[in-house]
Amino acid sequence: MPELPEVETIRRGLVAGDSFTPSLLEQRVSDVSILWEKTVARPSPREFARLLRGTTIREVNRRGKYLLFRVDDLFLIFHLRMSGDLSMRRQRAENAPHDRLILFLASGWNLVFNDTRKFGRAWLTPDPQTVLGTLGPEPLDPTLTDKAFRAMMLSRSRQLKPLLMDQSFLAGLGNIYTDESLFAAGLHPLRVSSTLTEEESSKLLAAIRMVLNKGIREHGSSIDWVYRGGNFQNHFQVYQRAGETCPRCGAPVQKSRVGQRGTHFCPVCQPERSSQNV
DNA sequence: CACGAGACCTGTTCGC
DNA sequence: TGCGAACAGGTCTCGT
Repeated sequence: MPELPEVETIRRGLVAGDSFTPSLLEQRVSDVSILWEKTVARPSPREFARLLRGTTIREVNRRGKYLLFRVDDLFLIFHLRMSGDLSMRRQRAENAPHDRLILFLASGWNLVFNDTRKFGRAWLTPDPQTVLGTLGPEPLDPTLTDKAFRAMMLSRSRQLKPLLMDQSFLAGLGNIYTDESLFAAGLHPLRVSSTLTEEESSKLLAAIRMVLNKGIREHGSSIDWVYRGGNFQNHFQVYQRAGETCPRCGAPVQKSRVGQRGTHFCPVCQPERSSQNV
């Protein structure tokens, strides 16, 4: 579920709350319940709970696919991985299936981390750089210029699909938004980064931003049994559309395997060898 | 440095 | 119908 637009959607929801749910901001943590110990990456589960108790949540931020809560002098950081979700829930007697970590708030609400596949992780640290230090730039950061992005592409010789999914290269793209970005840019997933022309590189950055912004506007994607209320799945051009017609040229969308990930593209609009078209 | 395979997990869908 | 295989929004580690 969670790539940059989904994480950003969760962040905004926690900050704003709604008519039934309060904002997470300025909520005090009265207790902590850890239901799956491996969810807590650092420090030890016991220490994690002890340090968190009594703190107040001051800020809710995002970096790449990470959610970052400033809790007084510490940072509580989550990575949702494949199936994680964070939401506010009214205090109740029974846990839900797959609840892994619960922060009991003094207001009577809970911040619940629910994660079917148990891949998600939480950290508590005074220095967020110890967790986020290796991340590449934020794709939507306006200080990431065409020129800088071009230099990044030239500095590596890697296939575009795995390169864009590499969080140390660029932070926030996952399988869905990478496939959609490459389609929007008209670039084959196996094109090698260092072979891109200046024009192709600029087009790719613009495509990434367009796709991410659209994803955020649609509140992310909701697919499979994990429904979050997002709507971007209704705007997929190639992702999960193998065999269906390309919305641009009508050719059948292809699916292949690149770096062990399902990869969707239009063989006509995203030719393997670039022929000069517009 | 680049890349592929395996591990970590549970749940759903696909193929015989 | 049943049952195992394949697959799923991610990342880490190891080997070549």
